[in-house]
Amino acid sequence: MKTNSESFHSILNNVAKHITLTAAEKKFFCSLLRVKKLRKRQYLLQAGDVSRFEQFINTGALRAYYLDEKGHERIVQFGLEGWWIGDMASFFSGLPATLTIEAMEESELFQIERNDFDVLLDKVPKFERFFRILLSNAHIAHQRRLVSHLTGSAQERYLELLAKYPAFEQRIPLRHIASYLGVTPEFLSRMRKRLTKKK
Amino acid sequence: MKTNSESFHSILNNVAKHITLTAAEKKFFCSLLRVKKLRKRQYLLQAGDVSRFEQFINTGALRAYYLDEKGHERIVQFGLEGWWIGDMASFFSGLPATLTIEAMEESELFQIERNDFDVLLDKVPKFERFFRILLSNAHIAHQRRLVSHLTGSAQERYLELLAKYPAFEQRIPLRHIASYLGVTPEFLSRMRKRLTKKK
DNA sequence: AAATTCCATTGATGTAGGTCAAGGAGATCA
DNA sequence: TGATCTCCTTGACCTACATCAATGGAATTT
Repeated sequence: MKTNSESFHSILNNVAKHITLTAAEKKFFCSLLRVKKLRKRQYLLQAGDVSRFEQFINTGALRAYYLDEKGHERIVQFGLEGWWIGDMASFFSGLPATLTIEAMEESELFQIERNDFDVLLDKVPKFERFFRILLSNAHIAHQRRLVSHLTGSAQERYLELLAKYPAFEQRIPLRHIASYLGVTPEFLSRMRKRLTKKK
Repeated sequence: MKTNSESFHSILNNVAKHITLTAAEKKFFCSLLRVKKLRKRQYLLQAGDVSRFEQFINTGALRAYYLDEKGHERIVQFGLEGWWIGDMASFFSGLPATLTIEAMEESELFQIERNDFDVLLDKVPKFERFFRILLSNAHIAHQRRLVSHLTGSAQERYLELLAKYPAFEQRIPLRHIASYLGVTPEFLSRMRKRLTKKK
């Protein structure tokens, strides 16, 4: 665990988006965090294990996916610097996780453990609000994504994704983007070709 | 507002699934509820309005949907007796709702108003836990549904839906089920034909 | 009871996206 | 240095699902 306060800059900024903390509260919050480093391809969480942590991504890139019956990965979320990632269901319920989370690049995370989380909410109730907003945002994001699957074509979804996160195109391998969009790598490859031709 | 305690039986049962209340707390909780009756086709909430209530369905059936750019309805949730329904995002944030919610049958709901909701959480903190579980369950349900769109065929999704909620087949009109599944009514009609033939 | 509207069904045809198989370019390793 | 592996691309063919148009029955209005 680091004590260098500078390193928590990013997570404090993130929290400050929704609630305002005193200096003492910031210090307390940071004291509950632990730093976790992951190598490329390393698991943060495997389906079946209980997720004891929620985490904030300081640097790096991760992906969270389900495995379907045929063993295919279905990516439900990417995570980059400044995002929270975890299996909230498992974290809150204590039941085994259904998601697997894996680093796509070398990454550095800040983790908060389940017990410390309860302590935090107890001592600084503002965090109730913070995490409810986080959960509610995640909920809305899923709802929107579901609708874009009900409504639009794969190409529309791909363009939406690129518009929202232009960095993805360079940074995230094709097959992972395909899995996120719900198409085969072959089809995404063709789509890209079609799109570059049109220019 | 009703005071007949018998009528709140269903919602108290629902709450009891996750937290245990004293008699006094039950009474207090019920005192914050108001009864809302809806005719068939009546709106509970229209996109653009702020959702001031969350609601529990005592009797009846509702549907919650987005309108896409072309004006098509995309159903994201059904609600039957014993379920909660609302636009949580709008309820918590105070921003305009993105969902429209409409009664498919004559329905009776119990509503809790946003201010009363805060009072409730303040006086009976157990409800923090209750609503976090609710939100987290909704989140998981959406995640699963998203995955079933990424993974499976419309027929698989239809069969899953029927397996989970056999009542839907008789009770909910074909075009609404089609919208929920993300297919055209024509295609769902053909699917049903195919499925009945197979028997 | 007729008129009107809404809705499920069916047919004909078109298209987005899947599957399978092969080849090639970059990494990683011996 | 070549050998193996992983990943992207491309081609040929197939299928799930959409679109459009027509029909008839059920429900709602007059």
